[in-house]
Amino acid sequence: MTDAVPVVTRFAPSPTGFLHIGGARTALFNWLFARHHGGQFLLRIEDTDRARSTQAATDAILDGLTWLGLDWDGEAISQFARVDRHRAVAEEMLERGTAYRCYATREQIDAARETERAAGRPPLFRSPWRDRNDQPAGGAPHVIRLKAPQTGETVVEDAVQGRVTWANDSLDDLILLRSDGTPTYMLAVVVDDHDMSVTHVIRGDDHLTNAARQSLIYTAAGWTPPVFVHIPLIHGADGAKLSKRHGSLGVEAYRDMGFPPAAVRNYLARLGWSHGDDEFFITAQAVAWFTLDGIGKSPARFDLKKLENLSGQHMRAMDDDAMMAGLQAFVASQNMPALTAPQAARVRASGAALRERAKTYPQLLEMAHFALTERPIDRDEKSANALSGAAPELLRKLTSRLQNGSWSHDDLSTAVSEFADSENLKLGKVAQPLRAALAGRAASPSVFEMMAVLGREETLARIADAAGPATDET
RNA sequence: GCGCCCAUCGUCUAGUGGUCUAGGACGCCGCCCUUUCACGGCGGAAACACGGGUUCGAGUCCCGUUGGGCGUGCCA
Repeated sequence: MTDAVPVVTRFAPSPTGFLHIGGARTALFNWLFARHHGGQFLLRIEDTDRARSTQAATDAILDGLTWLGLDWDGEAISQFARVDRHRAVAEEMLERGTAYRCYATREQIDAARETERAAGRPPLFRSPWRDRNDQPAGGAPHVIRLKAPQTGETVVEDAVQGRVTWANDSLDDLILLRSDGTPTYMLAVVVDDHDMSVTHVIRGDDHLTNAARQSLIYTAAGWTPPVFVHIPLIHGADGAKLSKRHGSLGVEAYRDMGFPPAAVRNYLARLGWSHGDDEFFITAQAVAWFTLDGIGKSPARFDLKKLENLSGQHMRAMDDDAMMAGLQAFVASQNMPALTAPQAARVRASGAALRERAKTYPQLLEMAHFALTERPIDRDEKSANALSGAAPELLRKLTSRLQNGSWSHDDLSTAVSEFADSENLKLGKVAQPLRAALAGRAASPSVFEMMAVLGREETLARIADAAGPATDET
């Protein structure tokens, strides 16, 4: 893709908490759009609220993006570090006559707003200082306000929402610079996006109204606004606002649940964006397909079940290398001991059988229990029950059949089936105790798969552990 | 209150005036496969919020109603 103007997008979280799922999707859309166009995806930390911003939150956000595989171009920019520039722009606007000093006190502002509200009107504050040239004696504290037009209308041509219009008399003169000299969010965002040459602002539609105000600031500064792309918010499963109670956890929560990042990317991309009926896709396809007109206008709800299904599909689509890498990364992220070489070898050897039975890494680990455990293996209740009654005797008989002969999956299958026939038993009657002996779990890969991976010696040893030594009977 | 946005199966969505007796996916139900668990296969129930227009014709365009969301800070 080549464009006359290179595409520049950005993700601009405020570091007041972890990277929640909505923020992750916003970042993903920005990343997808930039990568699709071969442009830049920038990262800016909106840390101007010093009281609420923390380094821990910044780290959590960066970690979340990294885990999701969303790489940004260049260094993350600190908005707070740019206050001098923000202040300078406010001063410039003062000189251009598109901003003014306002000496109104908070009490005056609050009172005026309350009066408007009580009268059933929008609680707008009309500063008496807008058109005055004098000022109180003695350098009284003041803010710098935008001198916004009071007639006409402000139009935002949003790439998703279409043309959105506001009557200017419904917008008041927002504050650009606080009385302590620090910039407000509105000013900082506009200055930074302009200075960073951002071409497309893709963000949640809770910012749609801000886009109107920011357009006014662009104009006041003598700049051209970027393309605004306001994407619908994600709601919880009950339709209400996404909160911690509804599963709006940080992305690390999904990592901890054992979802592969590729699955989370896939799911998140599909939430509010579509490419026909495509449901399952890899990231390269999403990059190739991602366009703004694929973004929907209505809010979506988060559905963990669908994520799980998609995750299972991604799990099955992995090859052995991807599975091992993903599993080791998951284990490390959970501070679990890394797989030993023998464990890893067994897991890898049973890779496909494991993957098709697991939707997440914890499930994969559960299925791989037979490969991870050492003798004497522990058994869950169902397994213990499966070894009661005639089962030990049956296994002892089976043992003699396994002492010699081929140890391939298919030959093992034939051998055990023949044994079952000779005992006038259905295969399940033999497989059940055998599974208990080998895995200690009621759910596992096929017994032949496990035998092949474990090898003759280990298999026989586990059977002996469960059933006692072999008999001479045949 | 005021402003703005949204509205197709339970959920994610396809659908850009006729090919829609509305398609796919998840979930759900039934059957099949089957050594467990999964996977897989087959089948099923399930939606255009409501009311007016416009048009030969509306899920698709317009208006209203209802419902939901967001905003309305010297927070971001």
